[in-house]
Amino acid sequence: MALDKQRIVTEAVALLDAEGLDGVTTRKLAARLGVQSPTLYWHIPNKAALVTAIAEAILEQQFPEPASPAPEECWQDWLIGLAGRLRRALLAHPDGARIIAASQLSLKMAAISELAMSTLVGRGIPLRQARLIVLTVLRFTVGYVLEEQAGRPDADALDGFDMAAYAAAYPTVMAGVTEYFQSGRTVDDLFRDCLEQIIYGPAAQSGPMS
Amino acid sequence: MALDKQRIVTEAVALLDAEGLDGVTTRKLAARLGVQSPTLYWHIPNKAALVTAIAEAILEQQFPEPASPAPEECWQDWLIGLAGRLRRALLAHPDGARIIAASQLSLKMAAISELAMSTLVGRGIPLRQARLIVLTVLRFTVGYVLEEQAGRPDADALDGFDMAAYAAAYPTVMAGVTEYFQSGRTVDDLFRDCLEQIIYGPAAQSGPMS
DNA sequence: AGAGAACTCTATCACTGATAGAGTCCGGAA
DNA sequence: TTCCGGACTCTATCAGTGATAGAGTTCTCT
Repeated sequence: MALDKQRIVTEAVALLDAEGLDGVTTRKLAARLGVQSPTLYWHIPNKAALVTAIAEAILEQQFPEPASPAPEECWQDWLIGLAGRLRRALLAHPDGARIIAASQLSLKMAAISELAMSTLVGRGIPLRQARLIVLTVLRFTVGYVLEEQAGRPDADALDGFDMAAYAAAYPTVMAGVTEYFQSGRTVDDLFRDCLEQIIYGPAAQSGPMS
Repeated sequence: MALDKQRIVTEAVALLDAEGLDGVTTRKLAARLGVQSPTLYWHIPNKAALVTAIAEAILEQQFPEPASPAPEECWQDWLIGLAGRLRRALLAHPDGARIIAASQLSLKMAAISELAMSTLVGRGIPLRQARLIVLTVLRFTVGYVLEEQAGRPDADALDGFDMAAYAAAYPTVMAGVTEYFQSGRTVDDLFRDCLEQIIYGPAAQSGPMS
C-alpha cells in the first residue's frame, strides 16, 4: 500500500465529497491515508498543487478522453453540450467551481479550450470569433456554477432577512424568478437557456413567450 | 474615535488593498484599528459577515446611487456599460471578484439586478428574456473577472512549465491569443468583445475580420 | 448617584499549512 | 555479508487562523 500522488489525490477527492473544500486539510487527508500530515509533503510541493491536482481529477471524470468532436451535429448544440458536461463535472463535487477557479494552469481546462476552438475553426468560424465564443462560454459556465454552489446562506445570515421586504424592494427580480419556475422549468433549464442566449444570440427563444 | 462597523469595514478595505483577501485577518485588522481582535466580534457576528460588508462597500464605490437608467441610449449599450462598471468595481481591489462571489445575499448586487431587469422590461423586453440576459451578463462578468484576478501563477508553479510544449499541445488556443493581442487589442477590449457576443449575439462583429 | 448598555480587554480553544531534522526501511553494489 | 543511499515516514515545532468566555472598563441616560 505504497503512498503515491495518485492515491493522495483520489483520497482527497473523497474527502472533498465528504466535507467540502474547507474540510480538505492536510491533517484530515493524512489521517484517511493512515499517515502523518508532513508525509504528504514528500509527494506534493504544497497545498495549492494538491488543489490543482484535485481539479484535474474532477475534470478527468467527466472528460476522460479529449472528448469527441461533433460528426453531423451543428456546432452550437455541440458547444452547449460541452458546457453542460463541464457544468456537470463541477456540480458533481462540492465546491467544484471554486476548485477549478482556484487551480492555476489546469492542463485539462486548456485541452477543453483547444478542443472547442479547433472544432469551431474547423466549422469555418473565424479564429477571432471562435476565441470570443469559447472564452465567453467557459467563463460564463464557471461563474454560473460558482454562484450555483455558493454556500446556501447559513442560519445566521438568514436571521434578520426580511423576505417580504426583499420582494418589495426588488419586484422585477422576484417576478422573473417566480415566472420562470412557475412555468415548470428547472435550474438545469435555466443554465441551458442562458447558454442559448450566448450562443444563439438574443433573438433565440427556446420557450414559449408569455 | 469610537469603533463602529463603518470604520471597521473601511479599514478592512484598506487592508484588502494592501495585502489581498488572504491578508484580511481579524488580528491584522484589529491591529490597524488599535484594538484587540475579539473586539471586532462585538460589531460583526463573524468573518463571513465582514466579507459581505466589504463586498457591499466595493460595489458602493462604483454604484453610489442606484445608477442611472438610460435616457436615449439603446439598452444593449447601456447594459454593456453597466457590466463594465461592475467589472471595474471588482478590478479596483485585489480579489474583488472572489469577495463578491463569496459574499452571500448581497443587497447591492440584487439592486443592480433589479435595475437592469426593470430597465430591459421597460424597453419592451419580455420578463423571461430580460431575466436570462441579465443573469447571463452578471454571472459572466463575475466569472470573467474572477479568472482575470486568479493569482498570477507563483514561481513554484512555473517551474517545470514548458511554454513550448504548451504551444504545441494547444495550437489553436495559442493562435487565438496571439492573433487577438497582435491586432492591438487590450484585455479591456476582450471583455467588451465577449459581452457583445452575449448581448448582440454571434452575428455581431465589432472589430475588423482578419 | 446609580443602572445598564456599550465597548474592550486577557486568556484560551481547537484548528490551519508548513518546515526541520531525525529515524526507518529496503534494494543493490562491493 | 556488509554497507550505502535513496525513498519514505515520523516527532516536534512554528507562526498563524477564527472564534468564544468572561471579566473589566467607560459612557450615557435617568
